[in-house]
Amino acid sequence: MKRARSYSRVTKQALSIFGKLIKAGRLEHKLTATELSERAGITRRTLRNIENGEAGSEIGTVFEVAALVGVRLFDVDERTLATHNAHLEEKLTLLPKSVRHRKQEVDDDF
Amino acid sequence: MKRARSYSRVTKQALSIFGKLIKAGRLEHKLTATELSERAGITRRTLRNIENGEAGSEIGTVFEVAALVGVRLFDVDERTLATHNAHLEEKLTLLPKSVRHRKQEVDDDF
DNA sequence: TTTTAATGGGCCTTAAATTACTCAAATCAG
DNA sequence: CTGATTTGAGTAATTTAAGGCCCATTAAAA
Repeated sequence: MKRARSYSRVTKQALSIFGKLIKAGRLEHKLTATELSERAGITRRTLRNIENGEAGSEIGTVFEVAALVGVRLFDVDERTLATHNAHLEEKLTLLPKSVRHRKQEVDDDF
Repeated sequence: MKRARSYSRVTKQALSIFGKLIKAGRLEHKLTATELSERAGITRRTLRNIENGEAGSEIGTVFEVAALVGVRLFDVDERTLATHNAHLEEKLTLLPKSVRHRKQEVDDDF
């Protein structure tokens, strides 16, 4: 039950970038860490973890903070998000609902 | 210490999209939920939370799962991540290290 | 330069997420 | 269609992140 996660380099890089984007956004908006954390409803401590690119924070919290300082997710504006979502929804309905493996060996392309 | 967070619409949309991208990626790679969760070192339950766009999972875990099924963060490939990171690092050194508010009222553009 | 707000980090408590089962419903392969 | 696999869901126990406090250091403003 030990968790002791390890993260790939891509993940670490992405987290680091995300944190820096948020910090830069905060500074550009001239917000102190305390101010931003209060607006986000978290503590200064948690905000610092996020800005430092630590892996443990809740994704909802991180996205919320990002939105507060103008860091866009998926490089699209708010309106476009809904469109993307709908499109993905449709795509999912076209894909099989579950994955089944054949009895016979199938060449796994991994 | 009650948390009971609330999330903005943008955040919810982004989470929903992210979850769907991951699920679509998993299906396209023909991985079962169990298989992907094992590769990510999490339980099937946690994976479902992520695919359902719930806000509570750790961002590191979500990014890791995303990477496993080929969902790109920031729409860039792995090599470019390092470049982005370095560029941001430089940008941060140019910004003030801390934000100070003047005694006199300053017109807050918020 | 001086002042003092802002940041960084440690530590303990508490609430929430993850885990680890189990079972039912859905759905795909044969 | 049928059967076996996959997924969806609920619960309790465990692990962990967030909260909240403190103090030291840094750095922007006067």
